[in-house]
Amino acid sequence: MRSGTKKDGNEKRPRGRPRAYDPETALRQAAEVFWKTGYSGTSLDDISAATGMNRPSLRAAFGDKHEIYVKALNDYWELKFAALDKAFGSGGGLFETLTRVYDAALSIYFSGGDQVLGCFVVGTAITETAGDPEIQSIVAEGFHNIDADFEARFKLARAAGELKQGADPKALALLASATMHTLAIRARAGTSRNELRKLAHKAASVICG
Amino acid sequence: MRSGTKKDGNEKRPRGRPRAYDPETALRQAAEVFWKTGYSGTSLDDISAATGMNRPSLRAAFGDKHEIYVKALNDYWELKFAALDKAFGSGGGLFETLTRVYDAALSIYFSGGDQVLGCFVVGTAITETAGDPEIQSIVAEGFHNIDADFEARFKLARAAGELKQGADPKALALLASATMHTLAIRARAGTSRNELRKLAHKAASVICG
DNA sequence: AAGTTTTTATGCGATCTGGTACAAAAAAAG
DNA sequence: CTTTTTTTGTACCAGATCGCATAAAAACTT
Repeated sequence: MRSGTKKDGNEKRPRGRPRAYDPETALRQAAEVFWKTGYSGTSLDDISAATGMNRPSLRAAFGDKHEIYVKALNDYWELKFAALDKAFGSGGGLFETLTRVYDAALSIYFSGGDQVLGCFVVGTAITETAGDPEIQSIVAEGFHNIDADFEARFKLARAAGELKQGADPKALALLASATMHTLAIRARAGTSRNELRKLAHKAASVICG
Repeated sequence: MRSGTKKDGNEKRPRGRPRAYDPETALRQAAEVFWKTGYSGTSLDDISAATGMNRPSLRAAFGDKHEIYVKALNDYWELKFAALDKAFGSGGGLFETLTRVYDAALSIYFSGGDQVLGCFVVGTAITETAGDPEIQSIVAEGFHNIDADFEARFKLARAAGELKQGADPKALALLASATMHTLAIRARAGTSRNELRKLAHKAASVICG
């Protein structure tokens, strides 16, 4: 962790020809293409065009197509977890927290410049999970993390009296995750951001009782 | 409707060489391959191998790759709607109906022989919706239908006193659809059928209040 | 200035992919 | 039996796709 996140400036230059690109931005650009056209629908030439790197440089930097995709997928989870952690950790009541979480998710789902791309995982990785155990386990682990985040928050809410004592935090967490999944799916299927915000609002209302 | 669903036997034979395949089963076999490897991940050779038809015959029967996929997609919606209609229309209380609906969905999601493929729409079409308006509208319309089915059932339940008068049928319908979406996603991501049944049970419990 | 190291850039080869042209096959019709 | 009609099966084409081999470029080292 924390090896090249910020440019140090006073770092000793490596020996050979300097890179003509920034690995982080290049990977982000590659992820953008995958996000739009999916894993199988994206060629190395597409990635090459999006990053400005030629194929041999791509390979040297990130490995083959599958490795690039896995790196992009992990990056996406990191981005999403960071956004959710912030949304979960900003205080406020249960309903407020839920709507903040869903707004954070929608911000990502609608972050594509012109097009709406939804969730990278739901929109592209789910297709690959059948037939790709590595991607499947990365996806499953991410879902598990989010389920756990929701469950912890509902336990807290029950302890704080925001939910009735009989409430089942695990059941509510599954519904909360389900709501996020339906947002992800519907965003890519063309539902507007405003409608999805209303949808999230209604769902949160029911979940909070 | 009802033109060639069942073999009539006493039908006049067409003029030329008879087909060596049954169009319906061939399309179902093609859909199976798409279901497993997605639209872009499936080649015409894959479909050719799965159906036993060669590419020219495929084209003559169903059109190009995109047309084949759209036909498979529409077929899937028909299959799913039929299953859901049956589950919705078999009487019983609200909770019973919901669990029957989710069981029907799971039966489809786990219908792949060896592998679990989840929902054809969520598992393959969602990826294509970005960049393919035709697929996007087919998907969106299907979701809308299911939302409406759920809403109608919740309205009925509220009128019958199964829900408190203040319940919002539309909000509940969105959560019910969200539950189906999360089942579809998680099935493909590797969650077992038993766990998903329990998940659906918990979700239905919360939704029914 | 010459050598070393690392990256970039071009290009080649093998395979895959989608589509189609064309001949052979299988049936009914005359 | 010949003709007509429709489907099948083989083969081919053009372009995409991926990986790699190899040369050129750009930096540091001595």
